[in-house]
Amino acid sequence: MKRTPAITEAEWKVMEALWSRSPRTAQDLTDELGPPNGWTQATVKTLLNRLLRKRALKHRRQGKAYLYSPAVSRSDCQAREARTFLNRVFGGAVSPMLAQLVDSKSLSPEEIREIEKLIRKKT
Amino acid sequence: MKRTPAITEAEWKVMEALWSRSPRTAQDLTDELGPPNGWTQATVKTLLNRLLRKRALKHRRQGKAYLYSPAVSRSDCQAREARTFLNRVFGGAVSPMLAQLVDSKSLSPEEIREIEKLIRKKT
DNA sequence: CTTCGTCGACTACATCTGTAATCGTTTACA
DNA sequence: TGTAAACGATTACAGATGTAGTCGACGAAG
Repeated sequence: MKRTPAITEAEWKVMEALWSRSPRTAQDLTDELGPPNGWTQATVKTLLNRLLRKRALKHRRQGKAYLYSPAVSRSDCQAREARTFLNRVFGGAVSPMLAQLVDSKSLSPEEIREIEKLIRKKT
Repeated sequence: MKRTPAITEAEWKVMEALWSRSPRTAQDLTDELGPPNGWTQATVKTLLNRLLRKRALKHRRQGKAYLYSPAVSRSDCQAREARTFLNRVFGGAVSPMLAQLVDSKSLSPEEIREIEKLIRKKT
């Protein structure tokens, strides 16, 4: 469970792409992320550099380009974001959030079953 | 389930104070929120005005000051934030988040029992 | 009436975030 | 061997966010 930096929404998309497959070049990432997000390669490169600066990524040179890979794990980042979010919005606890989701019917029956399974396994 | 505006971290603290007790004056809120957050009254007033502009609050005049109250419910805002967060970080589903929290041992036994109870009630 | 404190309105400003252009260098091809 | 394409580095810039100062009006106190 490593210390992870805060990752913004746009940056998160870049991280997801790299968690799914890495190492990759900026070009490669632009091909994948540009169209769905409406980003130019300039935008992708800015995001890559910001993520490098906050040490969420590392890179190594390959010829004239760089190959980027994550320097922090997805689950560490998820854990960090989850804690931050729960603190902000639900006073730090999970069950109020679940209660909220249950009440607002934002949970599909399959999700409820999933959760049930998870919890059963845990107890 | 109303449409709610996005509420930032600092703003969220103001909303919490007003969800807990309202209507209240800016002075009153400054007394409560200033010390723990290191905010001056100017800061609190800026946040109040931003929340008014995005229609998360309403106010009515009382003498020379205003009385502020929430214009959106806490649970609606929580639901909105939860959806946004889950989409960003967990691909929109709750169970991966729970799984993550379970794995990273961020859940106390009491929390697990809470969740169990919730789910049992739902099924 | 004058003065002083209080309140909201308006303004300020640094940092972060999203999005991108430009510039200088390298490289591969003509 | 010159030149266009491809890279990274640097710079730009608007809007959001956190934090706060200032100003003018107004009401209370003398």
